[in-house]
Amino acid sequence: MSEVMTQVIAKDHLTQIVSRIERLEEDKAAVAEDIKEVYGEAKSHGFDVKILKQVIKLRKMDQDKLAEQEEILGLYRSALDV
Amino acid sequence: MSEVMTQVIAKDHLTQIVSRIERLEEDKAAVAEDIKEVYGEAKSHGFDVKILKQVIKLRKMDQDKLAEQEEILGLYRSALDV
Amino acid sequence: MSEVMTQVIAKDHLTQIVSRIERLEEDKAAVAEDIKEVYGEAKSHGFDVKILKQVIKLRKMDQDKLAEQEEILGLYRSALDV
Amino acid sequence: MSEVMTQVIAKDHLTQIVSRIERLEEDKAAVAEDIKEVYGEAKSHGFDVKILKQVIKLRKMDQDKLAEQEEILGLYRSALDV
DNA sequence: GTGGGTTTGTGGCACC
DNA sequence: GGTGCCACAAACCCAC
Repeated sequence: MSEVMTQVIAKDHLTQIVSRIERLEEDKAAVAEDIKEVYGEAKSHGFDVKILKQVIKLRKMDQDKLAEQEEILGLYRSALDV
Repeated sequence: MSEVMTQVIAKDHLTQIVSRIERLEEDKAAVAEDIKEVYGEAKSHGFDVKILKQVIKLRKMDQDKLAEQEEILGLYRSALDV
Repeated sequence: MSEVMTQVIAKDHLTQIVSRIERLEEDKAAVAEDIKEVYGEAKSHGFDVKILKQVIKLRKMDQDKLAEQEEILGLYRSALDV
Repeated sequence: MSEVMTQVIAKDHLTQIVSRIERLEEDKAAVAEDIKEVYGEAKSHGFDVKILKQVIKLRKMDQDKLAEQEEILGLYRSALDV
């Protein structure tokens, strides 16, 4: 395949990759927006947003600890071929 | 409505809010994961991830700058009552 | 060197570090104050602070973008071993 | 004074203001850089940067409480003409 | 384990 | 006063 041909393909591929990522980042931004809205709604119902965030962070941390335990278990299991 | 009733509703409401947010954060994490995968795929096709990220960042800066300019134009307009 | 001696030195060192940082943060706050004053002065001369800030932001974005482009150019160069 | 003349003066003034602010922001960035360096140095001497930051934040908070007290005192004094 | 980049959280500020 | 916004600071995560 010619050098030029390869470059064209690479360019198309690059364009495709960039588009996909940008599309996904839009999605991410949209979700972030949704989250903000929920917080706003909560605030309007008298909840303290800062506290809310802390609570959610704690809940997440606990889950992470759990995930960590499971990961360690997974390591043991794979090491022991169980 | 009784104090207890109010508390129950608040508790339900709080639970609901937290659930909604956690659900949305899962979505966000999933999208972030997708993005990472696209980068990984690109890397496996020989693209330089760091450069890719820079390119996407530059494109985003362009968009942001455009938005800023529109914003500033709007400000001038309102300042001049046009 | 004794444990106590080490602790004393560490304490002195820590004190010194904290002092240096706090001094620098004062400097930073002072500069921030100066900036605020300049905006205030500008406002009193009839300039629209919000627009001013937008302008300065745009100029900074230009600079940042330039820096990004140089960065990306450098990345390409190193990628191509030029 | 002619309209054009006024505009020229305003333009000069604007340029001056923008320059002053940009200069000050550079100063601020430089100080921020210094702070970062001190943290880096501290880290290389075995100090925990995260803890350091917390300590400094606490010390700052206390000073703010103090400042608040003094401010209230100032309000009383001015109210009482002392 | 160190640095860089990204993302999140927090405080300040201006406007309503 | 309270609300949304913006900028700074901190935490996190990955890659080297």
